[in-house]
Amino acid sequence: MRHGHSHGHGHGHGHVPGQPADAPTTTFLDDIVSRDGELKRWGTHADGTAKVHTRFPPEPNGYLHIGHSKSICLNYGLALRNKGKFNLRFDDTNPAKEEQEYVDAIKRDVKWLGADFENGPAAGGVFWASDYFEKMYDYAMDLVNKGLAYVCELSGEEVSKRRGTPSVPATSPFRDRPIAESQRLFKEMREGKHPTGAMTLRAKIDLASPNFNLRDPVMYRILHEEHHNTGKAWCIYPMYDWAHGIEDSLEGITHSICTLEFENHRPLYDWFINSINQSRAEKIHHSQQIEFAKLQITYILLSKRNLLKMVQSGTVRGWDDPRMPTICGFRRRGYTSESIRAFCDDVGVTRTESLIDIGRLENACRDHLNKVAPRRMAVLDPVKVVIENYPEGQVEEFEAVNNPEDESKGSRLVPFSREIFIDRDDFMENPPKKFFRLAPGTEVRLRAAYWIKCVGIEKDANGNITLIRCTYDAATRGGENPPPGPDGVQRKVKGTIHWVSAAHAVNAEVRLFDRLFKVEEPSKATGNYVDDLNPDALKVVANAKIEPSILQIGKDEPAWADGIRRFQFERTGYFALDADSKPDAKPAALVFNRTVSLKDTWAKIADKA
RNA sequence: UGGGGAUUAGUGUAACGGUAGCACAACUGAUUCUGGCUCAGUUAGUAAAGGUUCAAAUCCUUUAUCCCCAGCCA
Repeated sequence: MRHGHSHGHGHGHGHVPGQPADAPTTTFLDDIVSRDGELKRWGTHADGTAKVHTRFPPEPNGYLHIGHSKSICLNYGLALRNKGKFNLRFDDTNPAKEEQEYVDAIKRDVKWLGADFENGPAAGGVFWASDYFEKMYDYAMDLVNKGLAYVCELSGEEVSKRRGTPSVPATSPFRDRPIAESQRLFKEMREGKHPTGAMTLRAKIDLASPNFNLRDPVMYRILHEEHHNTGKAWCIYPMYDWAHGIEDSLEGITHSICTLEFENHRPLYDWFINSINQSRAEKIHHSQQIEFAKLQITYILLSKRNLLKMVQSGTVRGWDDPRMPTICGFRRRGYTSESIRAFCDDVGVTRTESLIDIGRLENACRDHLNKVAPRRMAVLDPVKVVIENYPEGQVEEFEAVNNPEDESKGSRLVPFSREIFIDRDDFMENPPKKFFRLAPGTEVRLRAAYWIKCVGIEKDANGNITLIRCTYDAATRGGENPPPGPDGVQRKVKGTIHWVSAAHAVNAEVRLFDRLFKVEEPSKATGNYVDDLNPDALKVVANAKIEPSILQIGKDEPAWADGIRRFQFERTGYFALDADSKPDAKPAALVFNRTVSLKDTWAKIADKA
């Protein structure tokens, strides 16, 4: 259905009418794939469908972020939809920046996202650019032999000076040196006979090109550094432009998908492969580079350099700080991979640069968690309520629904007693008109328990409410409506609030996250993200009160694939149990991260007033 | 200044010469033992100007605005 011939040209993005909600989404990339299929450009499977082989090629020099997830999802999705393959490839051509730690984290994150490169229908495997160094060297020497590359002894600084301007060509005094000399020097470069930076191998293209990428770009530089994969085997390393097309070629990649800033590199990508193929009997595979607009999201900074800085400067607690836009940050915060995938699907893939509202990511998360997260009651900012007409020492257990979205999840028992906690937000001494919660003289429903009415409050010397006195109506047991009065009038209650029995409450630390930046486009105004940091991005609640069922793993809890327990704390938001928790300690030490709050229309009303 | 791209409601995204649609946001209302979810509805768009055509978001011309490019980073 991906080509959607049943609805016009049908290459539209979005769900195909008449298909299940999780039906594949198509993009302009699918158009290209289907056109290639018609032209049999890359060959076909037995059933006539076009061959598709994609890859995700991160450099292991940092952690993956939400922007990468767009690339991962689109590459994996394209392969999956077209019965193709998807490779994970480490583009490890710069030993100065790359580390094993990043390799491990990237593998973990790509897998978590669901782009399984090792198992499953689209698994293509794990590859390394560094495994191709020998082949790349051979091809480079081939270009030297053909007079298409030369060794240049200009220093980096000199190259920069001689780069020229749009109207002034670049220059290099080494451009026309004899082929034999370049052959010898390139060999010497490899053999380590020259120090770092002494010379480079350059492609001989066009020093006057208005596209600076074609002004004899560097193919190899000397770097006397140990590589995390090849160790000391090499002291020359290929540049991205030279390496990437060869990597794609060797892996049989059909569609080499990258971001828009590489558009100016495409002529170079093609020039390199064509030059290798020049007068070659057996041509090497030439994959097609296609660019798309990278993901940008409001209030989020997505640049590896800056993320690294935030980690190193201690602005956040690490790469997986729940406030970080890294994949591991979102995971720790409680986001599900399903919701990130849904988000990527939602924003689509185009060549138009856009800025996505962070709310759409939050919505995707709420959407998924609403369906699957077990409900619990938790009071984040507790204030004590005494129910004066409820017998001292008595405990009742009420059945509370585990997930109104999923009846099969059943219900659990929640203990109730004379003293309970409610959230401070759910009481107002002088409420405005539309306040439906507890206030002096008004009545609310305690979820799954009783209706209570406020009959008095106590305050400390500073005027803070320390205690709320209430009475309950025994006829509302289980939260049910009481029978109609003698006049036949059904008494009603506008609000239902959550609560936790004081004697049974489990203490927990709750971490409330806000956006890391105060402005939609961090660092845009001053060029320095530090100016835009939100100092209140983390609020820690030390003594939240949670219903006791939280200590056991409930029958209603899903078998979370990543092992992270997630809940909806009713009327508050979605929360995930953090790895800092010590559930087996006595008493248990629980730490919850607020993944995302529930939508709060009351807050909106209150803000307006 | 040279080259390469982009431009459809507030934000994204469809429509590939033939009815400008969808999602999210916003706003109404209904429903509700979560001010959640759900449901119903409303608002709102082809950057501008010319041209070709029976017909233009789509083709042509000009203009405007935005993004990318002068690393031995990727």
